[in-house]
Amino acid sequence: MSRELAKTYNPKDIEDRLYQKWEENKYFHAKADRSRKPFTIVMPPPNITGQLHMGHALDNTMQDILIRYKRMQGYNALWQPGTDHASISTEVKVIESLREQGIDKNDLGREGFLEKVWEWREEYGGRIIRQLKKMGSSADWDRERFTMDEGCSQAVQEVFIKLYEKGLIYKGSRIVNWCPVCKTSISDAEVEHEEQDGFFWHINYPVKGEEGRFVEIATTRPETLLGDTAVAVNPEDERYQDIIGKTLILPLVGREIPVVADHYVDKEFGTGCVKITPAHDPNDFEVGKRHNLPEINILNDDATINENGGKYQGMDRYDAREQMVQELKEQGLLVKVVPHSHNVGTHDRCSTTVEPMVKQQWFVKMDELIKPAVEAVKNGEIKLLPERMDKIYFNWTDNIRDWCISRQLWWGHRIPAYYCADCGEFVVARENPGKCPKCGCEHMTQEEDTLDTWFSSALWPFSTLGWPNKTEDLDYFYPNDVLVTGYDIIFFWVIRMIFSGYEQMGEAPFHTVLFHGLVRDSQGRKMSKSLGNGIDPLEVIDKYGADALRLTLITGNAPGNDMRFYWERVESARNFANKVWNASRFIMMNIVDGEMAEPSLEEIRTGDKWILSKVNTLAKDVTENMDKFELGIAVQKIYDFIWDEFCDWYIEIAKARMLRKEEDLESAKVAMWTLKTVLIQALKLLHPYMPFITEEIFCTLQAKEPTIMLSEWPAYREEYHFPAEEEAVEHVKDLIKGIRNTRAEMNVPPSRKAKVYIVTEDSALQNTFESMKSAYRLLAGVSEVKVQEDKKGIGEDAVSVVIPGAVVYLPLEDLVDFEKEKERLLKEKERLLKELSRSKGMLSNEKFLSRAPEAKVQEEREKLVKYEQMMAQVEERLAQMN
RNA sequence: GGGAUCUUAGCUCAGCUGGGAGAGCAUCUGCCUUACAAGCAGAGGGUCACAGGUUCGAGCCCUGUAGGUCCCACCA
Repeated sequence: MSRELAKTYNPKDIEDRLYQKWEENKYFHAKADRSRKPFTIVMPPPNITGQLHMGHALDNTMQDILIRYKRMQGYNALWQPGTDHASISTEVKVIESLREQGIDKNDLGREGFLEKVWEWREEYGGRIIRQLKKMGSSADWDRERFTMDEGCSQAVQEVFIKLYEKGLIYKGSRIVNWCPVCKTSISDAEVEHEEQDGFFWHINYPVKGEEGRFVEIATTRPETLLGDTAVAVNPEDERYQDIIGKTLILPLVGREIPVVADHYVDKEFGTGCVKITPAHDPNDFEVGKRHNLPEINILNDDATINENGGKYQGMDRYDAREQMVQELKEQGLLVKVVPHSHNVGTHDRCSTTVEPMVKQQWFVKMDELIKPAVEAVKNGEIKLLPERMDKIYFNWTDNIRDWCISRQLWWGHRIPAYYCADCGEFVVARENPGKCPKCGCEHMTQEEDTLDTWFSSALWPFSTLGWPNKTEDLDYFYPNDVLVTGYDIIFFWVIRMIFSGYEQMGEAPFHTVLFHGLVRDSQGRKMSKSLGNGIDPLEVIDKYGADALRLTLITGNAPGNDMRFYWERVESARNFANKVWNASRFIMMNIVDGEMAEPSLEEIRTGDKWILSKVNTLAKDVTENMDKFELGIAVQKIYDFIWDEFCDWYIEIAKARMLRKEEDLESAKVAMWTLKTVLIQALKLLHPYMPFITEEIFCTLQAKEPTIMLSEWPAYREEYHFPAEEEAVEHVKDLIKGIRNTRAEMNVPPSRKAKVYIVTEDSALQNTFESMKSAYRLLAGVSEVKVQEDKKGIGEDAVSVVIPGAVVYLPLEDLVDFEKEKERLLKEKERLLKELSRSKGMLSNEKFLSRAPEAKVQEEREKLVKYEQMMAQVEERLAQMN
């Protein structure tokens, strides 16, 4: 009836083929449908410069698991994919590649350069998408979007104009972070602070008209002296009361600057006197505003000294520093140089030290916009997982500053503002107004600057669904449900999506954000190109398969924590896949009767009921865990069930019955039905995690359904809950383990089958042990079993194994080593003694009896009875031996 | 300076709302038992960083200490 599974599990033989099948059948495609409930995840758009790395692999595995799970549960599941233009990264990459060809960006001009970038995107933009498909990602590729496609660009323009008209976007001369290498402003979020060893240069500024009197300042950036327009002291600092309001002569420059009093100055730090450089320091900028100080910009865009730097003009900032310090020293104005480590801001893309500079830039006013975003997380409308992310979130929102959104780059959304070349007037409009509204001339040109790349990604949850147009998709799929991303872009992206969602759509973009950590190398270091320690997910897939990679990434890690990558772990994940594969092969080899009807409850045996009950509970637990986004815990349970319970126990029990087909055909048939039924349940539960192997097996195993990915998620069924049978099989397992242990300790060769007597007065247990007799031979190397209520016919020299509720005797005659046997029993006695004292201790504690829950107390009482029974058996046996 | 997080078996890590310490890998022993040696059966190995506290009961909750990692922050 069905095809056969290949003899060995080889992911390469199945993965690409199955993915192609899924795509051809449009299984990933979601269409708005009012009769069904939607479930939406928007994919964090990978950069078009990107190459799949472990972070993407983890991120997309998690999303795919959730999407596949919800899809199987019957949701209309949309996973919206796309790519990001990544303005600065892409621009830098293209500039580099052009440079290799000997071409300079500026020679091409704006249009020419952009043409090259679009060519780049054509070539590389789809690469990462192809790689994501290798992971098994079931995103709706028919809906693939790009942050600079027509729709997204329209959304960007619309949002910009709306915010501008509301007064939430403004243009202003403000201090911004400037990257001298990329030659653009960057936002606060893009600045990384790193501790660097530097110096504190103490410099004397002469007081005007008072020969020999100086004010000593300390600075870490002496070259900014060129832009000083004041020195500040704390108004309450007794030391400097008399110089407030006096004039100083700026060394090397000769400019006269005032001494001002400002509370910003910390009396305790440095000399208590601070040089004020409003154009190149954010604090000084504020001080300057308060005291009406001039702003003197001393730097060119590449951080060389500009014309305001006098004779230092043209020098690099660090060369100028060196020379100025030397000259100050020569003039006797350098008091001392003290080593001092301080934080330096660097650009996260290129690691260049940023220079704060006063520039005309565009900003988004944040104080009002952020409010609903703060409220949403506070009141639980949006849940961040793990919860500790709340603090990181609020830490940022509480200290939020206006967002600098303009970039001096070409690749990106050009700001929709138009300037009059004649009078300087500007307007923000959807298109060039042609005429200047002020002077009436026709010399209007568009703003050269483009927008921060995150401006467009902030709109991603709704721009991808058609906004600003009122589309059916938007109406149906928005808000999204879950966002999955790394905690490293909480500020860049998550917060901005949230406030954008509220501002533009009036509601949250999603209700849950699931954060994951970083994938690190085996030594815990970040994977990076410069270290060369990155592991290519494609190489992992090539060697072990996508399923193994997915399982590796999702297990052995608490939510939101970083994880280390080990090849050994991939190998063990692959081994699990192999286990599933072989178990399935075994089952298929035995099923020859075609489709089997479901047996009646009376026909189903104890062992069958046990595993059916187990898989039933598993379905319930896994569903609960997945609903709580505990993906790692869920798959661990599936793994344990399949390997330990199903393969190591049930299949062996069933195997025994199938080997006795001639004697008991009915039993064999029910076992086969159970094997198939349980396997299918397990495969379904596993499918979101390991989509390829489960699909291949499912489709080979049955012909009714064309794919597992649209099959029904297993639900808990009350009629398949069998607590009595579960307990019975636990007894059988205890029995078998007891025999195995004893045999191993007695060095009984596996080839030697033993006869076994099971002695118990409990008639229910007798029935259990009787009914599962067939399993013992295979599972414990037993040749013959006798279940009886007393020790009749058992020789004194038989080895005994005490298990809960029964004693098992193995007459091993010649093999018995009495010393060893005694030793074993004494060890067992010791163990029981410990258990008894613990149990008795608890039960004699009145407080435990009165305060612990009744069920707990009862449980403990039962344990005590059990242990006492076992103890009596062990002691009886020991007495016999003496 | 503020905050987060980690410290559990030789290694890497789980341990969900407090109720008898787990997994994978590694080590040791015995098995090619006709699904699987990418496997099977067994074994050894942990005062859960340290010190207090709360509780009938703490790996889990609280306080403090030590060490590691990370984030945020305008002390010139």
